[in-house]
Amino acid sequence: MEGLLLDNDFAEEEDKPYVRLFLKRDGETIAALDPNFETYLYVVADHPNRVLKMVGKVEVHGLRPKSVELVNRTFLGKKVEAIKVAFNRPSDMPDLRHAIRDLPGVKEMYEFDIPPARRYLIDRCLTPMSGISIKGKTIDQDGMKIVVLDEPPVPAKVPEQELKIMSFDIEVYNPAGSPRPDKDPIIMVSLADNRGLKKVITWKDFKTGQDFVEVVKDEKELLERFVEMVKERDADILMGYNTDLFDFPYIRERARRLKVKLKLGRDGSEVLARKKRFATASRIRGRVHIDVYTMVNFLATIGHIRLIHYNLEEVYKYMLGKDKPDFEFTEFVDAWERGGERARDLLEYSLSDAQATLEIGLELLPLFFELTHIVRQSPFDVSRMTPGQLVEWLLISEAHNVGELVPARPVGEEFEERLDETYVGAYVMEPVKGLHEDLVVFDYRSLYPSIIVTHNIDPSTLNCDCCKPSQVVTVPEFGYKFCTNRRGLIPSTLEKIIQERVRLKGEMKKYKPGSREYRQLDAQQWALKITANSFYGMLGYPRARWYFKQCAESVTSFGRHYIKNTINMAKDFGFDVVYSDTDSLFTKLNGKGRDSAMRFLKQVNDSLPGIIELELEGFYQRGVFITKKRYAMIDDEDRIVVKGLEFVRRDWAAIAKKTQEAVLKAVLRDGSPKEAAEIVRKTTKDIVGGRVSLEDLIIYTQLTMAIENYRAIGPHVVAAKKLRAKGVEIEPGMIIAYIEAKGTGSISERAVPVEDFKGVEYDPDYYVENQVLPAVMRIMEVLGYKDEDLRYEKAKQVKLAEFVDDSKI
DNA sequence: CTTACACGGGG
DNA sequence: GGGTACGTGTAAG
Repeated sequence: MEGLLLDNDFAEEEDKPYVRLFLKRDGETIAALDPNFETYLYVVADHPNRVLKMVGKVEVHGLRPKSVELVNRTFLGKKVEAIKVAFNRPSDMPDLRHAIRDLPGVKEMYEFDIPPARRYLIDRCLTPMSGISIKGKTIDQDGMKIVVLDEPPVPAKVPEQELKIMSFDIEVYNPAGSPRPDKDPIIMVSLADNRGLKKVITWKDFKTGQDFVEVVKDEKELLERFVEMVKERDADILMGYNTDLFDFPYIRERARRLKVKLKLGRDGSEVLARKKRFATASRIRGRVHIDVYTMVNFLATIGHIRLIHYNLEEVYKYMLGKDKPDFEFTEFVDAWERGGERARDLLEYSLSDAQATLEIGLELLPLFFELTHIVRQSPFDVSRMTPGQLVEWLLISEAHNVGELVPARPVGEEFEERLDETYVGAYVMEPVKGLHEDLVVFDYRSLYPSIIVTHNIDPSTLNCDCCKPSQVVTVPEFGYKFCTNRRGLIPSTLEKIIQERVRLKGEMKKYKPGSREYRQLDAQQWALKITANSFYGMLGYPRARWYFKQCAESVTSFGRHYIKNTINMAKDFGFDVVYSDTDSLFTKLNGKGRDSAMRFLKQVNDSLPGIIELELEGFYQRGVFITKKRYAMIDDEDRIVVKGLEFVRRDWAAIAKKTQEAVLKAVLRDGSPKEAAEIVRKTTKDIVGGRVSLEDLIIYTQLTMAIENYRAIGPHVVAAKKLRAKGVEIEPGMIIAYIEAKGTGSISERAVPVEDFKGVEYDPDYYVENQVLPAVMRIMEVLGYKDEDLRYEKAKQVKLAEFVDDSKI
């Protein structure tokens, strides 16, 4: 039997452990159970034979190793004789491992920290989201085939399988600002899927006549109906936006209180909370829960999406180019209580959330499925990995295939020591501050990967004893040398990734952009690019298994060498370099025409070794450069890219956010700092003149602990105390909305809760000096303005005319 | 200056 | 599977 491998997990039933594989075939789901899998670790010891005998006799609470054997492996390229210790079940490992560690002669232990389901995929060479072939006894159970395997599964080609992809979203009653899962009910669940489903389930009948609305009796029934719908639509993939952090934890708590069993699993199991660092990822057996936000966030951290905010609305607008209806969360309660037109809007909004999540998810899934193929771990795990983890799991798999032992994750002292090790990073040029027009941006195509491959950078090749000094390239500034005879695990794995990408790029030329084949190949090459670009980061990440400081610093050293050379070449060519960061170069064309950029590119590339190559990133009409890492540019399509200015958050008043946004637009779209300055002056004038609506002055800050526990009494704490004094119940998690009032004393003392603000005067000074000006000054000061030029003060405006001649810009 | 606390996504 | 988020900003003290 063959099918697409969707997911795998590890489970134990009546003390019998097994690995389970979920397969899809022609719309049918198959669960394949494999009781035959290995759980093991490696021991490296001074006298392997003597230690082997001792390990074989270890016993803890009646548990003993299943088997011990001597095997030949390598560690960081060097041959080692290792003791492979196998266990009867994964749960036997922790106690026995500690007992083995304490045996005399034991030097190191490896691969004890690889979870069974992942170990299984690696050892069996299976790739999720690909075909596999299985053999075994079949039992039918509730529409799902269960196969008990009597042979190991093997990779196989299967025709493309259509997956049922569903998204959902919840709306929650939130009278306290932040919803409290112990009190506030879920009022709506919206659903959408790739087969046309559009539904909102709610438990108040607003009689809006919207055909997608289904009314149930109460919240309990709403949750039951949600579970029923997921089963009915038979979702293979269940998506949401920020569901790991919000929706699932909330649903779980409500379900617990209402005594609803969240049996979303294909085997009838409940949603599992898998602890993952600070968050909890929810796992559904047999279905893949994908949090679209984690995918978006991943792309944001690697710089493939750059937005000011990564909320659903903005991400949807950026990725799909469409607007979705907005609904302020502060208005939920009112809409729910009063019904009518607002309830109608809320239902519409709820559906649009599920729909937008579905559309974004459908855009991103192909990429993450390709990452799954590369890394060879489940899409559930891969969609939640950091770039460093992607590389790590790929290397673990590659290491296994070549008999290389996997370094353990660093813990305790080893990790702490790494934190103290620092090394010089990339070269970042101090920008030529101010507004620049007619820009061309160049960047090195995968600079760090190219360096790693070209110079064979790997812990096993560092300062080898087999090469003559004259044969090897020396790392600039350090004098390290890397072997030229044998390939290291890291460069050889990376080289395969890069070569495959080159092949796919060639393949893509055979197809029309936009065609199915083209898009598939594009996702593949993109996933390879992301993976390749993550190798360097991993080398320098203290938590990584393959962390090697000398390798990481060699990469950056070579990087600085290449980019500085390029800057000098650009200057010689006649371009003004306004900024450079790591592998990129921002230059002014100086009226030379865009074709000159191509000539420069060729000149540089002719001078570069190996696979290191400079590329043209794009042309920009205008850009404002503020400091290192802080700039904004606008391209030919009027798209604004902003870097490093993202400090507009909810604990800033709306007036500050709005003014900053308007200033950037004026500067970039219209090229007019004068107009921007006018916007700021008008705003400060409005603030001083009391013409700003209170709405725009509210600052929202969350109470993160009980009010008594605060040692630092910030404004929101004072405002919360004032609320409590008049009988409002105050608890952690509440968002306190306050306004700064005019008067004497610290900012904290003058914080007044919004609901008490009637008849009070706000503090114009605070809003000008601590809100609006800080938000816009970073931009304005590089354009030649001083803060006194931007405050509303008639005398200063006259002075401004002398100080800045904006007419020239 | 150091220390404390909050931001993000979600509602 | 996991003892542990993270990088960065403001205000209080």
